[in-house]
Amino acid sequence: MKKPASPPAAPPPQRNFFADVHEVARLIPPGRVTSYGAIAHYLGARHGARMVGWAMMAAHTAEQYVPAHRVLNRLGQLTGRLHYPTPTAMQEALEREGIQVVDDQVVGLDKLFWDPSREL
DNA sequence: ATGTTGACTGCGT
DNA sequence: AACGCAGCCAACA
Repeated sequence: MKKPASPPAAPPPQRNFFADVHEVARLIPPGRVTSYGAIAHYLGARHGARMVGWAMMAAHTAEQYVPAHRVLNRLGQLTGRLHYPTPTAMQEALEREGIQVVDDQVVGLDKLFWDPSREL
């Protein structure tokens, strides 16, 4: 049997891509942040950073907890804050980890930035 | 099957 | 220097 005669009739609800993005996001240490582009680069650099953002949107539906609040755009802005239950939920989550957020932007991004392809 | 959209990013004018 | 556009891949209608 080259391949199972009865393939899984029920494909995984989430593609491998989503799972990968979620997994990387989960590896972000508390108190640190990363960017969509960094995750995209770690996953192959060919994936549009948009796709990562899209996958993050599904983070809410992920089975495991995904610290999406630690994923920002390359400017350190909380671009996904509008996708949270409340507009301030993301900022509060970051501040809870000791991250300073001013005007929807992380303070000291250079210090807090966590690059998966560099530190992982 | 085709078209559109999307939590982005880099380059060009 | 600021603004705008095009590129990237995958899911949904």
